[in-house]
Amino acid sequence: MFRTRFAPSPTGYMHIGNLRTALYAYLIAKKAHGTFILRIEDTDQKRNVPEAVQAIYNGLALAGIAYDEGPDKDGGHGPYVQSQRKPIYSQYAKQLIEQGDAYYCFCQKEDKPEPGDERIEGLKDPCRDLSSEEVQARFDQGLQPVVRQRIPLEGESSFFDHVYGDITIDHKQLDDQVLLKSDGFPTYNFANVVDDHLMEITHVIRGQEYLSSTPKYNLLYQAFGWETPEYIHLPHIIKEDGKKLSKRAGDPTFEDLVHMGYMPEAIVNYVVLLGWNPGDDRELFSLQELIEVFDMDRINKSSAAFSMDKLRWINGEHIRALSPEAFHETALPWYPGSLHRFDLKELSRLIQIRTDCLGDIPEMLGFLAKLPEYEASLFENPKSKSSLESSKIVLEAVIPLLKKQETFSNAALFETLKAYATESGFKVGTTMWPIRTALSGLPASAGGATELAALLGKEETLIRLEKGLAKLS
RNA sequence: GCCCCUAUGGUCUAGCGGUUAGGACGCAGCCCUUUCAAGGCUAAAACCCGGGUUCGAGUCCCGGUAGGGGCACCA
Repeated sequence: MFRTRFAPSPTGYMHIGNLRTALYAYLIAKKAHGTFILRIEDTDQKRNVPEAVQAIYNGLALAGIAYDEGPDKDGGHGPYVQSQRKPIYSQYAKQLIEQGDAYYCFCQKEDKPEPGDERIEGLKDPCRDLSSEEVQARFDQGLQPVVRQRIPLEGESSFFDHVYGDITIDHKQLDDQVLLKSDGFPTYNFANVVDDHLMEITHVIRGQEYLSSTPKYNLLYQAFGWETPEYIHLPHIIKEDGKKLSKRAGDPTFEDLVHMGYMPEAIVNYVVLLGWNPGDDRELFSLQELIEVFDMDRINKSSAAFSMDKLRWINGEHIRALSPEAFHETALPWYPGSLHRFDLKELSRLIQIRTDCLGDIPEMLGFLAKLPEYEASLFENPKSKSSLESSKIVLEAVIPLLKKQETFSNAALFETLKAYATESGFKVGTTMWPIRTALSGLPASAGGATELAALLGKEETLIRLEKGLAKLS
């Protein structure tokens, strides 16, 4: 039985890297019909953001990732919030001390050498070999110790990682890390081992930054006589310029992207592809499909750059795949109020195929509510063989025609205008271009001449056509 | 400083000793077309460098280089 967990610290938002980690952990569990668990790692009392747990719930819900066990969903392995598990950690720390696998350390932070400090070579923690009397004496002085893991001085540790393969690290590289802080809270380094074991996690999925400390965790598992889990360390997601993604630098979080108009399903689809591929050419997946096709042994080792361009394309593909009804519902919240007089359903029909990002909708449709200022030169377009002259002739001829037009439907309008084109000798494109241009005031619009005319209605169509003609006179 | 990891077009990637190095995004062009899209077609664009091993190396080994990560009472 697979049991995986997503164990974020509550920082207040879900960044892209976190989303992918959650996703992979979820997919690995679900692929195996296993259990996916949410655990909150809030052991750093200095860093806790009060409302942040809610942000995690929201983020996961938005992504469609449902957990089987979590703080608000007991599965018999709780509590699922580390700050509520404090007694558990001290109990296990005590066991380690009794076994000699950990020790009390009374040093102050300043006593420790910095990385790069030459003294660090072969330097042992002075508290490592304190006798029980010496320890007691320090306790009697009222000193608050930390508990440190006693790493063997000799030897090396190896483990297998599903992404990176076999990793070996010399014990000399491992420091006697703090297990319990002086405030009694565990460090991540300790809590993750105890909790993963107690919660019966079978597969640990986390960022690559933990790769080199994994041997320390394995030593802990061994000291307790516990079975080590399988490891899946994930490469980082970076930016196209090679820098790392950071909220501070203005890089969007998952929630930001949703607010920008990217659909959660599309973001999920894109993010899962950052460091994984199905082994064939498929790129478009629903969450459900991902569960079926995901394979942890196909995760890449190298970091991947987040591309807005590709996200945009995938988002467009997801939008186009929607039924017209579903798209309409999705698009509705993005319509500006100024469009209320229009047939919104028809608008949705027109823009669906052209929409890559929902956030583009207001801009795409703005011209309907208010004709933009434009230059007469817009009527010149070599592709449709339109010139200032031809446009003027067409508009002059077409205005009276449309005045007489009774049914302002797309089909009827097209029939009328096409008939004019045939009769006048102008190409259909040459006829339509000036009309479309005058109706939109834009070089490109969501909809052709007759579609726009039908949408705008007879009155507004004629007003705009006259305005266009005025620019040409 | 020490240790770990990574390296295929601009980007995401396939490859797992013998391929004209495949696909996708983006970019350019063409077709289609009532503008723009969408769709279709075409093009340009890559194995970090140097040594080995081998009949043969993007693929295996070693060494560089470059990038990332770790060495916290942060996770």
